[in-house]
Amino acid sequence: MRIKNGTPTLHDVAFAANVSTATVSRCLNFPDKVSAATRQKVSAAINELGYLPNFGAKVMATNRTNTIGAIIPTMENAIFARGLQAFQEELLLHGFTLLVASTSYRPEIEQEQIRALVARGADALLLIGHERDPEIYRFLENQGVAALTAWAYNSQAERPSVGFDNRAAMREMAVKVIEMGHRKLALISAQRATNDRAQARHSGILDAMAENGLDPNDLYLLETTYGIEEGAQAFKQVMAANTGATAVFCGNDVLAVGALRSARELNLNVPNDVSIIGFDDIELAQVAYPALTTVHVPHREMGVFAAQALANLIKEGIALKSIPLKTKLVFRDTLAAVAP
Amino acid sequence: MRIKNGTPTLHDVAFAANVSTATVSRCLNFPDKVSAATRQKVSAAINELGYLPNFGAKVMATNRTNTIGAIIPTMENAIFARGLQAFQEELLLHGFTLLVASTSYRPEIEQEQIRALVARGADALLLIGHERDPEIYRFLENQGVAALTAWAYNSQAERPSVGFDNRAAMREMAVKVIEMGHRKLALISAQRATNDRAQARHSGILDAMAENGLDPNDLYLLETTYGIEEGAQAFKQVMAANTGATAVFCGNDVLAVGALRSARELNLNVPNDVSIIGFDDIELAQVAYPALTTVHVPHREMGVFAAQALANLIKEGIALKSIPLKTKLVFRDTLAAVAP
DNA sequence: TCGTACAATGTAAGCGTTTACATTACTAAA
DNA sequence: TTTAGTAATGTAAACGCTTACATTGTACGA
Repeated sequence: MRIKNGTPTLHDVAFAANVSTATVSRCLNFPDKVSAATRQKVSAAINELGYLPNFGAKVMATNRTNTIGAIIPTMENAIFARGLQAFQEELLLHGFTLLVASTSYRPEIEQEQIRALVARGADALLLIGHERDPEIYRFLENQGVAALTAWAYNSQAERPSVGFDNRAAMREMAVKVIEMGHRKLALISAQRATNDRAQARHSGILDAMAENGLDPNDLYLLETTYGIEEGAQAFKQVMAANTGATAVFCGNDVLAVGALRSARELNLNVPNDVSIIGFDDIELAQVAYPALTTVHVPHREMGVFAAQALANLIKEGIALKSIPLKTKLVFRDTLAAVAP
Repeated sequence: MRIKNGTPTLHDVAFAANVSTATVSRCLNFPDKVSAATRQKVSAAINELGYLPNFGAKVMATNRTNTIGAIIPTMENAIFARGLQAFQEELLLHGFTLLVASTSYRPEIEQEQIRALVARGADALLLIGHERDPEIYRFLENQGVAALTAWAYNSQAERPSVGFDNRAAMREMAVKVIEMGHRKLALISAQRATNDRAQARHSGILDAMAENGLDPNDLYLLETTYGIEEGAQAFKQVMAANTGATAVFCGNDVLAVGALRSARELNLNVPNDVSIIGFDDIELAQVAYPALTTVHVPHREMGVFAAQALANLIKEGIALKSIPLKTKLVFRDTLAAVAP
């Protein structure tokens, strides 16, 4: 037809189909605004030329990238990987692509990543947990980028979130544990300073203790970073501290699995000598031996709901609102009543 | 200074700093091409206005998004999550952002996703495994989008890849197993039709058998989809088939962990009654009880190398080349010599 | 002092879409 | 027929950056 050098543009298609660029654009974006005959001519031209709309030009003209960013601590943690997977699948259904960044649980890096994803044109953001510098929220507002918080729900929080009440969930589990006769409790927690979920889970245990006549100050608390090895170390410390704890809560299943390993190494029988309780209910929990008693969290649901909320916001302008999700205690083999 | 309606543009910054737009642009992109004095004026203006470059305009002008896409089967599988995490971290170091899509192991969806990410402006792509419709490679070439294959290395493959030789790795493990006296082998494999890694691992066992005087036809082969439950089911079928297998290979650790569970349910002692062998060495493998003998794969390294290769390609124009990585057998507690 | 070379800055032309608005082509009622 | 109303299409102006090229400023050797 015509000698071309680079990739074909809308113009080339218009020329080939003998219509205007506006018509081609309409064919692509509002097919029903165009007669069947031209639609057919145009798509023939598109196929022939192998035309693909130029992304940058489209973004510039519409001020939309159809991309949503997610910033999570790490994909290596199954609870985020799973939720993110569901998030991505649902996003796809709504025509959005997913941009991913991770923070390794470091707030400064999160800030940086928020700015990076906004600079990369994310139409909206998914963030984990509520706690962050108010300044960054102001930034997001200025840039007109909406953010939805997940993995945490908190009725007092002023920002929309889809997630569950970490505090209530842990409280519920702790109540059960106390009912089973445990009086000396320990908690191996993730770092609370930069992690509101960890804080909330801690508070949940404290709540349960206070409500059941135990002194919250008696909780033996140990903080550690994320990892099986870290959980194992922490458990040894707990035992070495000789607090007489009969139930050791862990901030998440990964720590719990580490604890379980240490218990085996110390020749402690779980659950007869000590009970170990996890949180999250990832695969590890059922594979561990003995299988872990833990709190099941609807990770996939969270991802799906978050994606829907964000898609609705961007496409239909429906304002975000908080969606509280339910957790469920799952009793497996690492929790037993304390011997009388 | 001046009444503004929308977000500030380069123009506004230029006006505020009393320089031309070109100078502002240079300040941002080539700071050393600009005098210290103006650099200072300009950045003051930028801060004052809260200017952030418009993504679309930048993309249009440079024809670059500084975004790299990765298309993996699923993030729920730890081997991809881990590699992807490393990939993302390394990408960040080079100034790129990660776009993620998943396929659920479905080739049609992969095609779709490749097109979607290219349409979304990915500068390059990371793909899993070699096997795919040649047409899609032609498409990528036409669009000028490079693709690097990971999680598989194959000296015969004509396309660049960073990964390990699945076949050789599995062969090595199988040789050990046979040396330990096992004569009747079984394999619980992932679907081979759409998964060249699964094919290669299967072939590896066959190689080992042939080399050691076993008839490859005697391998009892069972295919199943991905999942703990699926592995458990498959193991029961293998046992029900009464083939007398003393060693059951599994295409990956997740299947192996399922098999382990079934063995326990069937009251079979692992490894005394049957040996079970995994592949990947994800966390599950060390947490399982007994701890799983498996093939360690350098997932993180793969991610890092892949990111470097792609970044070098895009920024420096250094052509991609294949990087073979090493695997390592890790012997834990599910493999034993066959009783004489 | 002048001239030259190079550093610093400015001018303005793209980049490839979308879309408001204008125009033309139909359809159907009068 | 005519005409009003609507459907289909066309025209052309943004959108906000980068960058080739042109211009101006500056330092330094002769």
